[in-house]
Amino acid sequence: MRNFYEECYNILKKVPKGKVTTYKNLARALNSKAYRAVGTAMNKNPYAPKIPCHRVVNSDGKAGKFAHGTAKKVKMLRSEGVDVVDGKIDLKKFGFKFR
DNA sequence: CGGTTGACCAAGT
DNA sequence: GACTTGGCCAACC
Repeated sequence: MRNFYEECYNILKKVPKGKVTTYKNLARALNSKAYRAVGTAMNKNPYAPKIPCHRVVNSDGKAGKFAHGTAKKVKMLRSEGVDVVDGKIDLKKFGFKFR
C-alpha cells in the first residue's frame, strides 16, 4: 500500500463512538501485521481532531500511550462512554472488531 | 541501502 | 503479577 498511515486513519474513522479497537486488530483490518507501524501512525496523527486516535488501545486491554498523556486519553474514552478501570478497558464489552 | 526507532505483541522467566 | 527477550513492520536518517 502506498499510504499505510492514510489507511490507518481511514479505518480508524469507522470505529463507532463508545467503542475501542486494538493496534493489532487495526493492523489486521489493513490486511497487515504492522501493529507497530500503526502505533507510529497514531503518534504522528496529522489529522488530530478528525481522527479519534484515543480509541485505539493495546491488545491486552490496557489504554496504551497517548500524545497528550495517557490520563488524557482515559478521560476522553470515559467521556465517550467507555468504562476505563485502572487504565484498562474491557474489550469484551467495548472492543470493536473490523470485518 | 543498512541501521535505528516506536502510542506494539507474545512468550518466557 | 511484573520484567525481559525476541519478533514484527513501516518510516526516517
